[in-house]
Amino acid sequence: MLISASLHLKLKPSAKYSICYFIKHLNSQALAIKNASSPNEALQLFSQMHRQSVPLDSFSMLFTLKSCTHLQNLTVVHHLHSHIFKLGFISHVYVATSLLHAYVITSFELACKLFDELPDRNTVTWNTMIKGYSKCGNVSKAFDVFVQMPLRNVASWSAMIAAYLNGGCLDRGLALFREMVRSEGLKPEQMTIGSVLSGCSHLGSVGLLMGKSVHGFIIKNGWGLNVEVGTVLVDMYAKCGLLKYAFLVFELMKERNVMSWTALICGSAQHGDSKETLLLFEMMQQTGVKPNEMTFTGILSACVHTGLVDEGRKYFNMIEEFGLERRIQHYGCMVDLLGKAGLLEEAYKVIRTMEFEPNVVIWGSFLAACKEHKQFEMAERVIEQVLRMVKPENDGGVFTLICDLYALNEKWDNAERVRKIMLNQNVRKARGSSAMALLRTDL
DNA sequence: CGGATTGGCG
Repeated sequence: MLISASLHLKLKPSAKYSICYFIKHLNSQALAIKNASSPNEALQLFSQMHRQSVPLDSFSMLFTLKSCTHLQNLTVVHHLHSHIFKLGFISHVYVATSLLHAYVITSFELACKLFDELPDRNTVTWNTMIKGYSKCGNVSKAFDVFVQMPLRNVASWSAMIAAYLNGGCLDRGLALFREMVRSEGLKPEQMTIGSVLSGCSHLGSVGLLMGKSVHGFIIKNGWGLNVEVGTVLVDMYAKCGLLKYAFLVFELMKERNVMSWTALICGSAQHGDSKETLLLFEMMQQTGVKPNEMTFTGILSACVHTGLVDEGRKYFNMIEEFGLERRIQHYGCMVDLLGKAGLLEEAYKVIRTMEFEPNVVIWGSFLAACKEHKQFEMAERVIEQVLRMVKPENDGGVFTLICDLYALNEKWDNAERVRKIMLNQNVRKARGSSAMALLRTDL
């Protein structure tokens, strides 16, 4: 209905400036963007508004930004930034924070630059920066922000604790958690427990020790096992490889939502038991819980694990049948699945037809499959394009892969060229994140 | 008429 209203507008430009139409149009457009079924649809509505010279309000801007964040496309962010700047929305804290978040996702360097230039910031803005530094592993900078910010809320503490845990500073993370509990006025909410436990999830056996102590903390404080806390516990135990405990906590929970089921599904997928994963998916639906995007990431990765190509295709199509958005991770799984099965042409087609810009992960698994199946011609279609987007200091693995592919096909000049880029930049393969090694650097 | 920012997944 809303869209038809705007189409109607297109047909009758004479009516465009009548006051009644103007107001109705303005409001309905913002809502239409909010309800858009995909980021591209939101963008289309946005540019339609712009083309028709409809004044953009902060809501249209916010909804567009929010919907495009998943695209992880720097060009789109730049485009929206220029609109925001021209319209003076850069001083609108909500809009500015949303834009900052979009930059944190795509290019943290530019996010820092924007943050310095912002005329107005609130707690959420500062929190976004803590998250950003945490994401790129700069714990001390994250702490600088945490100290510097004028006002801290529960989310700020959670973000900082998570930054410590993700950076491997376990004892400082735990100390901050205790300090937060002790300090007046701030009770850890689900979110804090959530970030503490999800931090533990990434740290393997050492994280498990800490996760258990937080679990004990929850029991000691008599907080009980509600859905939220139960779910993060299930997730933590599953990610740390203690699937037995994950099932145990899951059994104890009185109420279970999509997230609880999804944690278990992803855990068992990661564990390599695809039969059980798919069974859990059936059970979940039988209890009337509908899957979300992340559930499908788990299901698809289980298919990748066991090489279930037909099932993978089936579940991939199911995403839209459930009215869900396809995420870049879903495409990543499909490329991985098809590539490993040697169906490189189909994998290539998936990459070319998706609405996302392919990222390094996608190209990496495509090239790895090319190497595995000795399909050099297929690899050569994309290698130069990939070389242009990877950074030697971050994507050492992809460089090695490309070098191997050239060598495999006896293109020695090219292999040598890639090897030289790597040598000049002192490429190391991605830093191993053994929890023990991280702990040692901290002590 | 009102509608809103960070937080989860490799």
